[in-house]
Amino acid sequence: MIKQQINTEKPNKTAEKILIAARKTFAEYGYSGTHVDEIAQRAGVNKATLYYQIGDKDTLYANVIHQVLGNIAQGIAPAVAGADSPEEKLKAYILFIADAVDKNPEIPPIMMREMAADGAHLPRVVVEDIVSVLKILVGILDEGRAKGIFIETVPFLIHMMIMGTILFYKKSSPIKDKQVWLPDDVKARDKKLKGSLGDEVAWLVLRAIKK
Amino acid sequence: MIKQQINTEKPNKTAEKILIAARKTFAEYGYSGTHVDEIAQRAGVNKATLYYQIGDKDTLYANVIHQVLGNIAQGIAPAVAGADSPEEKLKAYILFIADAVDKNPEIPPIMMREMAADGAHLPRVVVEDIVSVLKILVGILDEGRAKGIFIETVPFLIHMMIMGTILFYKKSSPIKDKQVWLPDDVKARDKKLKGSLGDEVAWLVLRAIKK
DNA sequence: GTACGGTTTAACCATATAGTTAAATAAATT
DNA sequence: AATTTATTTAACTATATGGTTAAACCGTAC
Repeated sequence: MIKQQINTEKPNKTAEKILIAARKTFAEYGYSGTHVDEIAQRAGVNKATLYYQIGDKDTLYANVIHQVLGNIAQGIAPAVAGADSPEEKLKAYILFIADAVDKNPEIPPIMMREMAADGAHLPRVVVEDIVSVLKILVGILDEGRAKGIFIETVPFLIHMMIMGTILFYKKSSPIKDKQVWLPDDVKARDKKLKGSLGDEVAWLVLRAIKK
Repeated sequence: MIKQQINTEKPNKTAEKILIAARKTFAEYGYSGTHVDEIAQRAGVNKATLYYQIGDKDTLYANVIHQVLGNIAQGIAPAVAGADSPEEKLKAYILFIADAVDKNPEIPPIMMREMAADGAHLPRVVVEDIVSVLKILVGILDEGRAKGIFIETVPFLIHMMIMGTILFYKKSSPIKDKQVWLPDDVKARDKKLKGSLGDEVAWLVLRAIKK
């Protein structure tokens, strides 16, 4: 994968349009399922413009994935630092992720496909981002256990529980709501969440790991 | 259960060889990323044979996905029925899923990609399978709540928590273990699971939803 | 207005890939 | 053994798709 970032100093309206179209298209169809022609068409731009402005399909994808997944890593550390107790920190951690996913609906499909592909297309920058997020969680769980608030857990499993729950729920609840195939008796039993998804997940995870 | 015999001894089971190769290839590269030629090559068979024996790419994929995802729905009801209390039933439910995923490593990537694609390629049979699994969980949670054992929950969220945790963990732990990019201090904090993944997830989920 | 540099475009190219066909081969049937 | 049927194969086709090119376009400085 060729990594090449576009010039963020000089904001380019055409490049912006292309990246937005690319983000949507990659999220919808995945890397292999996405056709460069469709990105160009959605962006309302000639294909050659796309190559002139950003580069080939790989570069396009690298930009999108960096833009989409980089956000979480950027903001999560300060968000967590604002809290005092391990409980509050974990809550802030989960709320931040849920909020980021809420604001970027492209995160779930893109992350799921990347995981399915063993991160084959992930640029190193993004991998480092992901690791930094995981490290923050490890810190929180560690502190909580040291203070006798949390039980002993396997951080990686807790991380997967948080991410898995949020991404799966976010991605599938619109389908569930729209689709006809879900029988009414199941739908009836399935109330809406009381609070936000982040609140609900934080509440469940805290119940699971608090002493 | 899926027969995982790679049978080069029996030259007659051409279709079997093809389906096994298809399953692996689709799991690895997804629908769009998979080339029919590669399946044929992996199966050690001419491409035309593949079309003669099974059909086009879509048919091939439908077969694979039915074979892979249908299993869970087949066995989970009897597995759960064997248990008495809601707690035991939920445990049996989670253990069965974890076990199925354990035996079929193709489940995580295929399900993740299907979710990412909003189930675009899912045949109706498979959708019905998935719904039937969800209905069993709803029944368990319902009974547990009626008996005052479980707190009130949103079944769909619990389902996503169980599936998300198991699939994400299963899919990413081999990467985590092998990859160099995970820093040692994170690895050090991250012990192996005490029991099986199913045990661990069941334990966490039960902690989360028990009164 | 015109010459120039950056930007966009239609048309084009090379290759990859899903799917087909007619012939060869193996298996079954008589 | 001869004939028919089922299965496999190499070669081929049509199309899709990532990527390129040379020309046109457009704003700006002179």
